[in-house]
Amino acid sequence: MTNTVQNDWPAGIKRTRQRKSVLSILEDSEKPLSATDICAKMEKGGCAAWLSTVYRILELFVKKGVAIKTNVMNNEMAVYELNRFKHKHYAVCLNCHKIIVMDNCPMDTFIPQLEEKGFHIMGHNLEVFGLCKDCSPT
Amino acid sequence: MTNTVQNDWPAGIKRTRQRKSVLSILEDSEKPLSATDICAKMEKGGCAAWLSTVYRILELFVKKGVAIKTNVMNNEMAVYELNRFKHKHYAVCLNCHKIIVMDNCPMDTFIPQLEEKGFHIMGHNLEVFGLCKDCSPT
DNA sequence: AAATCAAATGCGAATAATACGCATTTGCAC
DNA sequence: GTGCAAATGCGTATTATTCGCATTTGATTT
Repeated sequence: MTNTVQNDWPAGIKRTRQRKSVLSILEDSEKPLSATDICAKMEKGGCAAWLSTVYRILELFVKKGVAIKTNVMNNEMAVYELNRFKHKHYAVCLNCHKIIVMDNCPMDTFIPQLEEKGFHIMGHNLEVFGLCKDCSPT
Repeated sequence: MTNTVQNDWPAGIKRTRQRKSVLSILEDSEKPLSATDICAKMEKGGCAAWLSTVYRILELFVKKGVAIKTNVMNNEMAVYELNRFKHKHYAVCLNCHKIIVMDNCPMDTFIPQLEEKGFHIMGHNLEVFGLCKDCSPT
């Protein structure tokens, strides 16, 4: 497990062993992870923590803007990712639940239209669902 | 409670009292409802059903394409709405909750890119939030 | 470096949405 | 009307997430 150096620790968050571990896991993953995923990775990495602790850390990270919480489609489990301040969107396979990262944002061409109407966009969520290459019947 | 006439009953779905009730409730509501909401409306409308039954009916409706299931803004409860087969997207003002209808869909220009990757898109959700003309500070 | 103390964690138990199992009932084809 | 597969009533199970509280830990002060 790569242990990313955390140069800029988010302000107002006490540095604990568990929090450092969660942050480095989020830093090392380019895909959003569930609380259980993170908990398992922590155990594997030799820094085991209780699941409720992981939930509390993630909740804090979200509140501080360090992480982003999303509910991928009809999935009952929330996933978390590092807030990298450049937003990404995901396409989720309905069959195998594989997540495909989209390279760019369809809103880019769309924002000007709304801004013209005087609407100041502060954020958006986009979820695309369908069948990935491996799950397509054709 | 208005009882909308259901001329075109979805194919392959047995017409039961409970299902007719759920469908008419979805037809009469212009905003998405949770399973609990629907259950309460059924009871009020004199057609009480068990909550688990409502869940089963909604699950079926979603599978048959009659209804759409969504998780609004990381909320823990799923909501259901009738699939009206004309998709619209809305921009919601964070302050006054005014809803601005978007004229067209930003995904239109985006779909080909994912299809190229072998991902077969079956649908998408988009939520835009920000401040409308009247609520902008400038 | 030791003392201090608020804050974080370990741990289990509680909650809440949703799924499941099975006996009974119901809608539909004949 | 009869037969039967499918749907529902009803309770219980499951699963993600939160809560409560005693113990521990990280920062701060002396």
